[in-house]
Amino acid sequence: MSRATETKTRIIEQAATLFNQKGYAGSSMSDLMRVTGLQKGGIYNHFQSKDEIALEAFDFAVNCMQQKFMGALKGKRHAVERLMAIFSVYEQMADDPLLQGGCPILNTAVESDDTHPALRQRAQLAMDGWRSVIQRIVNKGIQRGELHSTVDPDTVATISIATIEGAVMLGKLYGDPIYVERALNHLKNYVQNQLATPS
Amino acid sequence: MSRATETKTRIIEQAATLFNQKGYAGSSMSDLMRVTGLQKGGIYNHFQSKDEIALEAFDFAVNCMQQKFMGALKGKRHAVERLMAIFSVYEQMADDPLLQGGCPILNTAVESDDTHPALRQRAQLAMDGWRSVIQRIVNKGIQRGELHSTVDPDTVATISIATIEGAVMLGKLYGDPIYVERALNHLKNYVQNQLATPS
DNA sequence: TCTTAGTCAGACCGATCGGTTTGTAACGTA
DNA sequence: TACGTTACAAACCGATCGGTCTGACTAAGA
Repeated sequence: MSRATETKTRIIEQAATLFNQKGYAGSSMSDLMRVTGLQKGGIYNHFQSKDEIALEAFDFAVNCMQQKFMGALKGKRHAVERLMAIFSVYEQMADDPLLQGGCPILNTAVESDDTHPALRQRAQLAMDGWRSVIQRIVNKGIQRGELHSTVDPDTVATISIATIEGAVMLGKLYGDPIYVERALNHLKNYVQNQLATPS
Repeated sequence: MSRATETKTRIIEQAATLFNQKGYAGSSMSDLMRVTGLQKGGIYNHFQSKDEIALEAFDFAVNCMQQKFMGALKGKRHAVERLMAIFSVYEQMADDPLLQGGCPILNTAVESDDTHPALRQRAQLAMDGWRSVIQRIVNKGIQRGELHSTVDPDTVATISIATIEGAVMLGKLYGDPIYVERALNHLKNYVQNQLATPS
């Protein structure tokens, strides 16, 4: 990796953390100068605008999360097992957050929906990807007879994501992991009792 | 109501809508001047700082929601009926939002958790109130034998709020009421099948 | 080793930020 | 109708905003 690419990557990583904590509007270029240790020229040499940094930082954050989930899914085949693996990633993240400031998709969705179309679209795309991961797991589970054929993949994705994201919000608001814990227990129950076929 | 109080109330109402859409950091005093039609002097005559406006605007927004819920609960006695009444308020709000920009508690919680302690505390208090409404309903339901005695009020509140708030976020992100609809169906099912005693 | 392209610091820009001050017009009261 | 109060407009403040530009230094290729 060339020196330029190295610096650019470093900026993106640190910007991701900054924006994820203070939001896009709440973070200034001065803040970014502080966390990167660079001056204006050093930053604008690699990016055209604050906007561009925000978009790339968001993509980076989402990519981080995706890799975490892909890692957790590796080797797991059974749909129930795969859904549980996803839930357990959130359990881990309560203790050891891989990105300060909570879920970047949640944060960005809430901030951008009325203010920043470009960022909102990225959030939509990220959420699409996230939903389709769950939908594919459910679809395959139905094909294999692991889940009831009456289950709607879209609904499962909605319920799972909504419950988790809502709980993440509560957890951050109170600074207490109990909310995510309760939500995950509820979801595990939901999967076992309402979705899974008796094995 | 004196002229001063009238003006102040008007500012708070319009600030509530503004902040709820663009966030605290994303809204400037110029924005507030625009939506109120007042100049700086006209606004700062009634408030000491932007902060003070934000706090009062948030309280106003929360109060609006509370009244809506209290109205929906009036006359309903059975715990299941009362929980359903709460859910149906969200159904209505998908069509006719009483406050532009979605749920103020969600928005404020997500924005303030890493940036604005005073606002965060207000969000916590609002959420406390919101949770205890549900907890009281569940507690009373258990006493009356309407809900299983094994049900944990705290958990029910967490699950309900997390699921709804997460779905509200999805709904706003996509501009589609289907997500809230699915979440509410799931919650209704949860209440009927897992919490309620056979009547 | 010399050259050169590329990296970054730092001064600078106009616009806008949150907030203050002052003048004035409209108000309620008598 | 006269007077004291106050609600508001508008000019103004220093600080900071996002962004530009120039020049010096640096690292890599010939």
